[in-house]
Amino acid sequence: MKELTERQKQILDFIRHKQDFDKLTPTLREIASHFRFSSPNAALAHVQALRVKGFLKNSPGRARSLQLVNLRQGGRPLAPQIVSVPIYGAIPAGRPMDAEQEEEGCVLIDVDTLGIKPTTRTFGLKVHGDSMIGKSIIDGDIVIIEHGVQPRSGDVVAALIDGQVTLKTFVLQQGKPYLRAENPRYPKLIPQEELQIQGVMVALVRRRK
Amino acid sequence: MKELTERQKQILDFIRHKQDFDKLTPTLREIASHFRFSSPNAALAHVQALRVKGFLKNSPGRARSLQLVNLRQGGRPLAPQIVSVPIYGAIPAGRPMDAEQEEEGCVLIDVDTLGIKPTTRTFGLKVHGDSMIGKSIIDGDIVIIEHGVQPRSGDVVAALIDGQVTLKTFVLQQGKPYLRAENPRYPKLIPQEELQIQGVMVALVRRRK
DNA sequence: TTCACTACTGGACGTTAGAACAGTACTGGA
DNA sequence: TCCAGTACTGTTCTAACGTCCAGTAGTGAA
Repeated sequence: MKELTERQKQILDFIRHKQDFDKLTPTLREIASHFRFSSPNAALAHVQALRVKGFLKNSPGRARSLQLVNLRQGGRPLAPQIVSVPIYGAIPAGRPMDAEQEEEGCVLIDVDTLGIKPTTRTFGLKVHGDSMIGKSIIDGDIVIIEHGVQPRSGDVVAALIDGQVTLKTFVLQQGKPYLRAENPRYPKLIPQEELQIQGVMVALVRRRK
Repeated sequence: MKELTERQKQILDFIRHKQDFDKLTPTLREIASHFRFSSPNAALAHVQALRVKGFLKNSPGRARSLQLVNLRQGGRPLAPQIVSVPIYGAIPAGRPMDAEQEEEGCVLIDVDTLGIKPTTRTFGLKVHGDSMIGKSIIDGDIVIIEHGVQPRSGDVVAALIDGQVTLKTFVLQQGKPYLRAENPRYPKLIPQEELQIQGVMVALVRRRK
């Protein structure tokens, strides 16, 4: 990690302060105005430098999309981090973050328990049926799914089959990926062809009935 | 404070989720695309409704300026309440809230998910062994136990047997209380005499190994 | 039947905002 | 003297974004 110049530190502090205080990432023009630059390009140059040096992230073209990159090495945030995870009863098709007609509420849980990075796309899936009884996952359980993670053999994954999301165990058999239901009443092995894996199970929450 | 419609709750949850995970307030178009609206105006209408009802704030004309308003009515937060639940690996003897040498950390979870009153004495118990496999509770699970609640037949309870806490199913047979293990390899029925019931299971949390 | 409310579609407008290009100026080192 | 790096000015282009207007449709109460 490269060192920052004095000016770049000031810019970074200003962004941090604005995010804490206003809960709103400043625009380049707001940065410029604060530092009495007369051109947004001056702010842009600094932001770009901070990006190159790894202190900032952003989504190109997006308004107010600057994000601080947490560089804490070994250090843990003092306050435990809570994230709200939306729960879906079913995901009809497409990417998991679309088509939220079935949204059923929200679980709030700490990042430590989930064991995920807070930037990850994560959602909860309400389990219907007993196809995963062999993994001790039962009807009504809420399975926390992390999207965009490469599953390892034996992981429980949410997979899209016939426009319906179901839970299956991901297995590698002689290097080939298969999906397995954990119930003798279901087909044992499904070749993972044309099947879209929505995510990997990272946690499970069960409420009393 | 007015009630929210189902749809408005979903929108609010989505904004909350996006802010937690992406640290970035979604734009109207992002909300619209998420819910498969074809017009940003649909999202705007909901956001305006949420504004009128006092759940959201924003700065007019500013990009990504939506802010959640934390509502408190008479001291009680309407926003979901988080409780931190201590986890014990074992409870050697006596009352469950004593002798905390075995504390193994903490789960933070919202009261809504637990379905309990926040005033209740609640603790987590790390499950050892497979005596409750029949109830889909496996080794390593964290069982959330509510103390001081009268168990109903069929409830999973934490009971003190020989100075060790184990999970059992509480059953009433002809009016008599018994404890049952949910694994054929364990004794089926234990008369509940001199056995101290520590609490009733209200929820379960499982982390990925 | 009318009316209010919710939940959208579709299009348009003007502002906000990121990004790029072309410069100027200072500094410090080779 | 040249050159790279930092720190800007000034302008412009285009996309992103909030907001508005005009509709449509369903529902449930008066």
